Amino acid sequence: MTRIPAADRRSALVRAALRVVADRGVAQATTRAIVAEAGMSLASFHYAFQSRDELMVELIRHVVDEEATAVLPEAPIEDADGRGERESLRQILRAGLQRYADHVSGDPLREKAMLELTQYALRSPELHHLAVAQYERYHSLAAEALDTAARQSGSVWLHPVGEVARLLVSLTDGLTIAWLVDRDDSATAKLLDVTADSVAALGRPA
Amino acid sequence: MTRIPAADRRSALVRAALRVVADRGVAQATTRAIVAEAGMSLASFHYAFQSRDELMVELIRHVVDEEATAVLPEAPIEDADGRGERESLRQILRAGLQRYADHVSGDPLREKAMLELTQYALRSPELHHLAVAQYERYHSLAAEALDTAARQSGSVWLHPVGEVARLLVSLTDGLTIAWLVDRDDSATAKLLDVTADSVAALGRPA
DNA sequence: TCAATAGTGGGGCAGTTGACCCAGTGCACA
DNA sequence: TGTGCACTGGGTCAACTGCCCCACTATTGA
Repeated sequence: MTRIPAADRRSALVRAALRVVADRGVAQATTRAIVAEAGMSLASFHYAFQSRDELMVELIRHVVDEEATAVLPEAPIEDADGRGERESLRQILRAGLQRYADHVSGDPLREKAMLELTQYALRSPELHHLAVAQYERYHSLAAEALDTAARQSGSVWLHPVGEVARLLVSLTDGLTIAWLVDRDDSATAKLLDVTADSVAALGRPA
Repeated sequence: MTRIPAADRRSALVRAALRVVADRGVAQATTRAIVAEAGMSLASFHYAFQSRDELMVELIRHVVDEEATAVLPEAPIEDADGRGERESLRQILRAGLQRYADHVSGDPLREKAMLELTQYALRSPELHHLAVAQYERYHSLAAEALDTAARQSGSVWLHPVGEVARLLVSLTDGLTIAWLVDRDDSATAKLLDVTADSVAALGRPA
């Protein structure tokens, strides 16, 4: 009988739930499945959480937080003094897209889980705002990355960066789904090339 | 006791199931809910279908077929003799994107259902190939539309049209999700502008 | 006209689900 | 050291799920 503070159990259960959702899907993420994954008893679950729904809220919050930090830190490091080689906007975009694609293919199940959780949130009035917050964060992250890319390449965007950001997020979402469906790596690689071209066309040298 | 041939019941059940999935989600599409929606008894369900899974297969097949015919017929009619006004590639793309966006906002629940069903298929080994077929069809539909757009505007694509098609499908998928999440019509309108610009940049006058 | 058959309906079954209860147990703090 | 309480485990519950059974009935076609 290992005694664990309720707060610790909460986070352990959230992590276990994420594994279950990734491996088997939201529908199979029953309290029992989660509890088994975490190696706990059912009672511990309901001691830590009032209900399964409460866990789901926490789970979505958790993945949103993680996703935000997962892609961002790998963003290109900006030259402090600007004396380094200047990459073209297209090159920077292409590299960023590659990082994202690697992130996805590095853990496909996680990405599948993210999409499922978004859909799940979209079905529940109480959770909908979490999905909205998730996408607001995506958009601002993308805007930030695009700002950096423009600065690094000495370019300016021909549209408000927020609009380009929405384009970028839509693109990454879409290519994620397409890849999850057909796992066509070579098609995706070419898609990244095309994407970099088309997005880069939205900027011009300053 | 209205007697209905099993084949008719099958399609009635499939249509009822689609309504239930759209309104309440895949998880709530229980045999009882579907049967209630169709106004039948539970026994009729299992007379028409061996199992719920069999219905889901049929349902996915059905929506894939429908989706294909839903967007295509609205595609721009090509000038038979080519003497008409030539629209720019960008204009044609923008108009096509608008049609798609209208299609989505015209029936948001349907689109949500499509996405959920794709995810559902992605979770089942037996259904996965249906999702693959679905996206193959999307891609070829997009390629066809892009070909037409290029011809109509007297342009050529700088990349193989299949690659641009994958970009277009990714884009539409992504913007659908974003809109389903935040329902931001003005952001979407601007996104369509930006998208048309960036995709049009992948073509040049022939 | 009358059997064979396609289709119907209600009741029921076993398995799974989320949630709960409560007697017990180890830990922290006095 | 002891006492209060956070925490545990196992058993239980009602609701819901997909599926099945079987007596019954309308329809068909010989």
